[in-house]
Amino acid sequence: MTEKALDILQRHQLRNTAVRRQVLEQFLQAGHKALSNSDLEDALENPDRITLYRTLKTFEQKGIVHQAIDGSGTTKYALCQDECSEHEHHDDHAHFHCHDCGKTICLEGSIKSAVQLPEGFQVQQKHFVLEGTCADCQPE
Amino acid sequence: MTEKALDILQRHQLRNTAVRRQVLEQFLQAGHKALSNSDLEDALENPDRITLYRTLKTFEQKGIVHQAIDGSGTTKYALCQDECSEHEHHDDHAHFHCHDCGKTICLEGSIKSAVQLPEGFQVQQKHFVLEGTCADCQPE
DNA sequence: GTATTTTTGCAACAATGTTGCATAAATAAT
DNA sequence: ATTATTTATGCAACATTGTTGCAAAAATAC
Repeated sequence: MTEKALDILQRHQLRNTAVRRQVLEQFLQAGHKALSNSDLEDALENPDRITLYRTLKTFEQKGIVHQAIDGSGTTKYALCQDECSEHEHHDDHAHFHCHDCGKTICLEGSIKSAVQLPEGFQVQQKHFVLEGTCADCQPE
Repeated sequence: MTEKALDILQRHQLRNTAVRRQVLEQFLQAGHKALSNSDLEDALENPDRITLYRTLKTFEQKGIVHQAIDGSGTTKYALCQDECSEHEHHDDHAHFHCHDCGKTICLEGSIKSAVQLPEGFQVQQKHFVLEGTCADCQPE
């Protein structure tokens, strides 16, 4: 499994360090689930939160992860599935945020909107955030 | 102009206090622009940030303002145009966030999406965030 | 195996979010 | 109007997150 992490690091010309491998493992395990800095702090053994913070920034910059905007206030990241290149994230991300357990996951599918943009405004990225309760938090 | 603010307070059964009036004035002036706690701290004279924080929470709860999710990390609020009732915000908000000046504004128009929601997930609110540069920050 | 580059871990600090509590202010009751 | 009651304010205090600088440690290059 670490092969996959190693491969990602190599492909993005990042040094193979313990922290980076561990963080990547977490993301690979998480699948569509987005992870915050503190999620990683909880998951790893002796994490230094500043290192994690910088690791995430590096990964984002390299196009390994993308920010999962969910309105929760804390920054979360999720694995980019279709390889995003450096500084060129595939935009138009949709995320679901469960305001019960706080979980955020990436959704498939594209966004189309009939929103009126004032003149002179230039759009670079679109985020679609769905809020509600996830399957696990459903009251039967 | 304060009449409008007073009217809003009365309609929502909120006590008419100096802070609330001032905050409402700011929102009425701001129009479609969303305001953060620190925006209000800058705009008012002797603001207590905790009071502002609580004022905003109260206003949100009463349906006077709604959170303008923009991925900026800080919570911003904007006036609800069509009266939202308590705990029943009119969902489906679209916001534009300028990552140059940081400004966030409410957009008109509705959102439709072709996003695939996993089974068992229940959506309560939708947010659509457009990121880019606003008219003021456009390079000529 | 050594030199060079990059990453890590720590200190330190800023901004924001949040709660408890005594005082002050606003409304209700007399 | 005055007092009683309810609610809001302002302060202290603290948690969390975001962020930068720097020396030591680790990873790659030579």
